[in-house]
Amino acid sequence: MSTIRDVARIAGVSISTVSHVLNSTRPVEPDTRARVMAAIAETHYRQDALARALRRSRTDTIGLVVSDVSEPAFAGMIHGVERAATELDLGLLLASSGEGADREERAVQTLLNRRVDGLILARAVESHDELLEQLEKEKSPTVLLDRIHPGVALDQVGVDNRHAMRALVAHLLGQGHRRLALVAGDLRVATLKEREQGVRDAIEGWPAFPEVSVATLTGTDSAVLRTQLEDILRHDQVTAVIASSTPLAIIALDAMTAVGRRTPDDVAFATFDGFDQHPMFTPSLTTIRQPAMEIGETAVRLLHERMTGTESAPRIERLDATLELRDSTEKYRPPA
Amino acid sequence: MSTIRDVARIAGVSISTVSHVLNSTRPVEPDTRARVMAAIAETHYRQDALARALRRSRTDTIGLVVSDVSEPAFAGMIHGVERAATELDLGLLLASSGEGADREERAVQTLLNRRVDGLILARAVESHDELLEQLEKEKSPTVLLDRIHPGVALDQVGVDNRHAMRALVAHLLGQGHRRLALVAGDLRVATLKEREQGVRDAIEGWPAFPEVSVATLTGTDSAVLRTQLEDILRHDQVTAVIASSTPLAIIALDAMTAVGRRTPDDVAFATFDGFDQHPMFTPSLTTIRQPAMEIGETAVRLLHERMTGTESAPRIERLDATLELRDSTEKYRPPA
DNA sequence: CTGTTAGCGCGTTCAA
DNA sequence: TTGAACGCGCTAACAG
Repeated sequence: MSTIRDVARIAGVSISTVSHVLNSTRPVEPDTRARVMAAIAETHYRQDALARALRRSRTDTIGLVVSDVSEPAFAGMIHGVERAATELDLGLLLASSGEGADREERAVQTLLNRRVDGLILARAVESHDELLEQLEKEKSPTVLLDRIHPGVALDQVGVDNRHAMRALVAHLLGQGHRRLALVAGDLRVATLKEREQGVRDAIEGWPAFPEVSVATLTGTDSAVLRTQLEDILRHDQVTAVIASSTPLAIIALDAMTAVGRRTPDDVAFATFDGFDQHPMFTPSLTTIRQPAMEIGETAVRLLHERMTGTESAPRIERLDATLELRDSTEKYRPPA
Repeated sequence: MSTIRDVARIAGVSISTVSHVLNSTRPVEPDTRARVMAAIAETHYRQDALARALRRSRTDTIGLVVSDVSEPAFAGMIHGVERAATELDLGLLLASSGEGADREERAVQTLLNRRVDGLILARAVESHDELLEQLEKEKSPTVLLDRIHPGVALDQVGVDNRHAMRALVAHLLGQGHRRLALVAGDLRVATLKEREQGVRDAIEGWPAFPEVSVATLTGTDSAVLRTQLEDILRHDQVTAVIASSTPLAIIALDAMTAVGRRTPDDVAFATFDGFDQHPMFTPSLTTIRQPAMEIGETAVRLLHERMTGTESAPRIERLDATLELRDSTEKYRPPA
């Protein structure tokens, strides 16, 4: 690779002049500018982003750490982040934590070593608080993604899980459902906790509260969750099943299949953050859809403002998740 | 941030000594080593990957360019790449082309400017050949992902599309299907072309060739594809529909719904590279599944060998895609 | 309008 | 076993 010196030599100018035409950082005579451009073309010169970053102490690169790259929700957010970053001429370093606190920490350290200008982080379950404290202390621009932690003094982006889930359950109650099952998953995950809270909100806000019941299935082990749901479906008079995430929806549908309860013929079913490809399902599934790409884009916007702008109080941005009613809840009414 | 000089000063040694304990690149007295370690801890020193990379002219970072980050197949491959890269202590710079030749080129140039040690590239449709030629000429280690182009002198990884599709169609023919519809999509995409070829292989390899027919729907516009399939379903006696990819499967199922032909009751259906979440579908869908993560991991392995190893001829690695038979083809037999 | 020069933070000769 | 000094390629003063 040719360097800036080669270009300077061939163009018969100093390296600083070359630098300045490259960055349009000071006026330069059209004539010499042309000679420089010619030399650049001739040598196939390309700026070395490394040296440039070292000198400017800015890498024009941001880091993104998620727990699972291929989970559809995260894939969408990654897409949004990539899009927005490219738009701003920022590179994107991607890492994943696999929900492990130590891997998460290593990932973050690696990105910081590479001197990213900012960091977007979807925290892992049981992520160490020390990590966030370090980030705050170092004043390294950081945005927390998806999983929101109110106490933290960092910018955060997510959806209004609680509100959306509340709307879904209110709708089901309005349809006459009184006994629900909620596959809630690991409540240490902030989003799942909020969704469970939304279910409780709806029930407590319902006038006929005493007669309503919800069996909430929590935990990490999918086999256990599935077995629990099967038992409930067999022995309780559950008329509607709700899953708090895509993976949990799969568990729930497996359990329903296992005990021979089909939706919507035997039971209503809804899921938070299901699959984009709803036309593929028979029946179509009622879903709370989150704007995954937009979440990612918003994260970059907040991060960029934090990177360039002046100091300001941390902000929490909640995007709307939308309730999409389809056959799996609309084609079944609970017995009166 | 503290630098290596701070550490050296505090430990009372020279910076070269600090460097050597950091990289274990030459023996150092246990005593001084301890002092250095202490100083490192005290200052919270972290190596600056930028300066290090500039000096060593190695970034320990690879670049990945895909056409669409959130498409499930690519999401899986990205996951695999991330995993394998982390395993090798390599950073991962992610970019996407959105199937555009110019965006792809910009993405690659950006990554090269950042001096990635290697590049993994899933080419966009109509990707310029000049780009590959440049990569070959610069001897920048490169692996082509997913979309394989036989003429190119670069390492490549993908699945055996043709063979898998051939197996699927052979199976359908064996079941008595004689009139098929193939939603083949954009045949400029190498993978889609190979899948279409696989269908032809099966038909030509079938003894009763003359009586078999397949309506192949090609093109980019999903509305057009859908309309075409609807027409065929209405007027031809098609007994089986095959989609060449996940997005195409959605189009196909939409069309089937629109004309009121359901699978498996009225018609058989199969798709290449469908959805991981097959338990969710009623009926379950026959699918050719590709090992997306493994493809990504293999790409990193090839790339790493190319980065470290000696010169060698470019290799093309084909992983097996597996045919998973389910209700959508097994619960329907064509009329004799 | 242009050139000279001093680092950015590190790894690595070479000499002691 | 250790240290001094150079340079990776570039930007940003400062000088002219």
